[in-house]
Amino acid sequence: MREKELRRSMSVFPIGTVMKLTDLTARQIRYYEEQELIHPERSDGNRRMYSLNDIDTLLEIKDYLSDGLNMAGIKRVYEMKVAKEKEAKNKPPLTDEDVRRIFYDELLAQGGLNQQQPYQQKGPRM
DNA sequence: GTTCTTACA
DNA sequence: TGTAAGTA
Repeated sequence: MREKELRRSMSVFPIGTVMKLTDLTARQIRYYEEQELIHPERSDGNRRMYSLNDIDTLLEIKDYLSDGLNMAGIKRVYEMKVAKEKEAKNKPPLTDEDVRRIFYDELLAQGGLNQQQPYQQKGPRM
């Protein structure tokens, strides 16, 4: 069933489509590429072509943003996800999603990566 | 008409 | 981030 992964990685959407699907501006989408969070391919006339995976990542980024994480924090989330994926190949059977969630919560709890608005603890810790 | 790069607010 | 300018 690797066929699906292959298709998800095919870059076929122009930035206009991605904008509608993610509600992000072209500015933001290009900026996130600059931050190496997504890697759209270039096609005819130097136009960026995005894959389903890119759109997925973009939607995740939007979630993180709405929870108060800044670029630095988001980049760290992805860095740690990558680092943990390697480590997880030999250890606990945590899913990709679990790992991301764990570190995401850790980051917010630490509240050490918000240069602008500090993270607010959502509920009381009884 | 859409997207790209560059650059300034 | 938004937006304007000049292109491809």
